[in-house]
Amino acid sequence: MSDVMRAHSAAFGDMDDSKIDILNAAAEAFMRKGFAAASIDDVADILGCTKGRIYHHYRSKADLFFDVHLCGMAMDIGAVREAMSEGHDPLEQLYHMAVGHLTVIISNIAYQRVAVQGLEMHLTGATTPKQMKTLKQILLLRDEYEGLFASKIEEAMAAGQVPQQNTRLTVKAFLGSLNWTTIWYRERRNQSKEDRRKLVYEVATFALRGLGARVR
Amino acid sequence: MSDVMRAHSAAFGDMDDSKIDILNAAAEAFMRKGFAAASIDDVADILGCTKGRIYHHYRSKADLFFDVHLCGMAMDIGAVREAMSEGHDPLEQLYHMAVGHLTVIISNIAYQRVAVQGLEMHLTGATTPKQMKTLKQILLLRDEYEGLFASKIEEAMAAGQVPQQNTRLTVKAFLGSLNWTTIWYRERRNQSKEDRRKLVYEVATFALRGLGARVR
DNA sequence: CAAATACATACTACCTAGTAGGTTCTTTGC
DNA sequence: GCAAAGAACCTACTAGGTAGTATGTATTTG
Repeated sequence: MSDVMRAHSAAFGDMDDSKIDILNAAAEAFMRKGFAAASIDDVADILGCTKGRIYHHYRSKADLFFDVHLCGMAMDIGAVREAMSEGHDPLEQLYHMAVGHLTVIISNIAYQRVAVQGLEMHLTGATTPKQMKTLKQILLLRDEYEGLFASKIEEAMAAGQVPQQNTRLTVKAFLGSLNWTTIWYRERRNQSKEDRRKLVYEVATFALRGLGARVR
Repeated sequence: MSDVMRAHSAAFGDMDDSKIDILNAAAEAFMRKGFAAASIDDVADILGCTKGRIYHHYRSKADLFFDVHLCGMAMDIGAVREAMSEGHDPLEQLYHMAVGHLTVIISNIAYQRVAVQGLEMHLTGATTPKQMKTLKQILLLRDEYEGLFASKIEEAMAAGQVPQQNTRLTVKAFLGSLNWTTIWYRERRNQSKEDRRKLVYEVATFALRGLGARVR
């Protein structure tokens, strides 16, 4: 279990280390090949074990995927909830929320890419009846997450910090500029802490400005 | 062949109608299930034919996917190149480019979602040596496309219409807010022309503002 | 020491990409 | 106007890969 993971251990609930290792390997495999193309054996290979271990902890590939997705979202919500109280006005708080989200993304790129994959899957409706419960849970978390940003944007509108606009559409564009990072971001060898800070700052600033806020 | 498709027929080059029908069905199937999960039989079912027809026109599933991807990108580039000359200054032109891109997205959601899928795939490097040539072609188109926006953003910076900033990062956030539409947008029954216009306007405005431009 | 936990091994059943060869329709050369 | 050639499919098949299961084994725990 890496330090990065430990830092977000709240997202893993009460799992033991063995299960967390499985989740990390699954996130890696799903990121590399996608849900459909990644096999359970791929996950096992990353761990240097066999299927047996995975099926001992998870009933199906979909269940494993859902768990990765859930943990990814839990990381986001944790970071954003924490950031919501930083700053003295809605706009400052939105900035910290965006920074929190981006930081989670570049620190846990595998989980975050899987979460985006899951987003795309729900819409296609490709699941068995039994997994519906977990699906609802995920959609609920997603709505909650989007709601955090939406309500804060409306606070900023009410405070006159940003112009009046359609919140439903704006929050999509706002999160889009942040989430698109999961698509293009790659971990690089020569990437300094300063580079990452710059990335987070630049993208978060873009998102804030997108709302019509006067930034710096 | 639908009217919408005919409107972007330039993207299809000199294909005959039968091949275009296959492409449309493939775009639909790949959108619904993703590249890995969608089978050639799925595509054939949509057309009401058998595999034979598809393999008569395409050597492999990957080739078919690449062609959908290429057409999707060709639609984008066509619309954006056209929009580049509308408007009297860089900022106005950027607005028209964003509107063009968004219009293509919501008019050809299947092709555009496939293009995004393809984007995610290259990064994982999941192809045979022979397909490398097509892959290079796609990456070239993608760079060209991003370059259109990047250079226009730099023009706006030089003209003092937007503040100085890191173009490489900003263009990602800019295109992210637009491209994210492919993830959440759904065609709805009760969706009026006005609704779509509103969507395009709102998201394009967000992107322009994200650059730091004073919009309206 | 019994029972449960945490795996590994060895299968099966199914699905799907790709192929081989046949059939029908259309074009072309004369 | 017609035969030959090729284009545009369809049918029937194979080979390979993968999700999931059944069963065995070692290690821990009560």
